Amino acid sequence: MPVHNEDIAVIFDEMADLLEIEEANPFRVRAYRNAARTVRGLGRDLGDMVAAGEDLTALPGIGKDLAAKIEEILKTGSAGALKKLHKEVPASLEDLLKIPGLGPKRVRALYQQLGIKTLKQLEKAVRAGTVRELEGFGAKTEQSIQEAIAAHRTEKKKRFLHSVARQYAQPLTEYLRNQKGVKQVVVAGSYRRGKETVGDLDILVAQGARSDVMNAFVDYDEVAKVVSQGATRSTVILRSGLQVDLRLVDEDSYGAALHYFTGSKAHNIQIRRRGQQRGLKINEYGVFRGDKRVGGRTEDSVFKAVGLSAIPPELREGHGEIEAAEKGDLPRLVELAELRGDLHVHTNASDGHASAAQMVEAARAQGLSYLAITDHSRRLTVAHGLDTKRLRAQLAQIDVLNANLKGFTVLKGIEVDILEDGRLDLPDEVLAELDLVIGAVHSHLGLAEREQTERVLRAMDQRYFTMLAHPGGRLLQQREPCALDMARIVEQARQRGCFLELNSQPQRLDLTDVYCQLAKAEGVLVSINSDAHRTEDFADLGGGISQARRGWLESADVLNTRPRTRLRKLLRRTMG
DNA sequence: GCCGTTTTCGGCCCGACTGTTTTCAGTCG
Repeated sequence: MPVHNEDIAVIFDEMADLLEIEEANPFRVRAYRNAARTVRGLGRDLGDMVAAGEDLTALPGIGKDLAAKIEEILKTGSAGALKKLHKEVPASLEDLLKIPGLGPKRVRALYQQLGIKTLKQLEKAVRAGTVRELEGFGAKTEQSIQEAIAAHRTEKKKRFLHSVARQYAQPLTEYLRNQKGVKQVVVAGSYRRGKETVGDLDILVAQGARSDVMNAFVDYDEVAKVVSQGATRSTVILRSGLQVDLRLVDEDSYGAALHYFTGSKAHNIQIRRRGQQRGLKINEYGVFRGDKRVGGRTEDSVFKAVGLSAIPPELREGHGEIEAAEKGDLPRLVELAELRGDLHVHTNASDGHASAAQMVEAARAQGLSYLAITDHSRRLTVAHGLDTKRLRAQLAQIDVLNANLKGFTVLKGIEVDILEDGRLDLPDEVLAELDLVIGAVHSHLGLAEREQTERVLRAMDQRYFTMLAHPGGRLLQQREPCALDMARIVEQARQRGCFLELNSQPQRLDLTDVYCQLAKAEGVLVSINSDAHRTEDFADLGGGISQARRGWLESADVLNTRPRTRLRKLLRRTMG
């Protein structure tokens, strides 16, 4: 069985948990967590890197010891050090750590003094009232543990699609903005970094003088529960289950607080360490040399204090953005306004809800100057997919449409099913009449990695194949991505000169950031498409842009930032 | 366990809130 980066990260995280319960050196624990993060965020497969004889200690946070452990895990699937830890600390204690309010110290106390190893045993002890007898525990702690177990049982802490979180964030920020004394309100955290899902909302409020905004916040009528409330920081749970943290700062600290609250944690740690090396202390109130404030009113001033140009929020994952900023190598990230067209659009000929003319009108309203009509092919009967005859009828309609359009072009395309054996669902003679052919996997999603990869590679090898739609096939929170060797797919795209889609549907956002970077490194152009089925779906392109930015893409890395003539040339090259 | 503009030892990001305390530990972000 191949060992994936994620498998290695999981082992390192597990070791960190167990070491923490053992009260190991906290910095050693941190080293394992850092390593897990590094491994997880790596664009390339560690197995490939080792096979290529690369030096893993060049990776941040990976030294001689961890490099050896990675090689051991790649070879054997596990780590001897983890097995050794399991002999000392029961693995089931990790489950206890997942209960909010229970950290390593308390879990250790529960285990050592009450012999509690499992959630079930903990629940029993809590009911019996024995937990409150322990030093450092009390009746209130006991009760909150009981509630936390119940919550843990019924629902896993759920993450929200960015697009869903926005529906809660917008009215709440509007409400806060209307409070007296409030100067600025912004949603920071992973939301601001444009992640595809968010676990909570981190809202930053800057006040002029003293304001009563904290009370207003906990009184907001969608608040189901106040988790904590202080003078500068409060946490609530909304009725939807979404957790919201509010941080209140003075205007002087706004930039520092915004930077701190935007994260990511890994990025913040690196920035603070950098500050430290320069004799600076950086916290959410500002940048300080001794007692003297030397920055923090704006976010840029924080970066400036540590000798860096401003880093866009989408890049702040601790994946090399600081090194890039240091060398002046930060990408100029692609922006929504740079998109000239959309190359994946459905109409009511298949499973869309509007006519081609209506979709064109909506695209124009978004400021686009071309779109490709790409309905489904016949194999997808549930979507009323087109056969050769119906496709040709549509092509004639598009000719009529184009004849009546000025300054806008409708391209002829299809989202053709990639059949199980890698053939395309329509014959070459009709595909040859199109401007572009988007291939997509809609069936047999569960094939093993080797088969799935070969299938897609065969499809990409077909004479008329322009672009691979939603390559991973994932549906966020519903369906895992297909098992696919993306490195080979990207390589094939490079050789064939074809393109990869970044599908902007909020539940797809596929390519992921990591594969955007891979495509960019290989010189494969990415097309940011809406996959619109309704006129309002063009608004989803904003989410695609966020994802592309998180993948370090610049305008030049994106196919549909090209003007029409240039685009046509690129498409023709692929269509042989 | 990692790392180096105090470089092979001695550091390692920083602060808020809660509960159980009466000055702080634990947890969280």
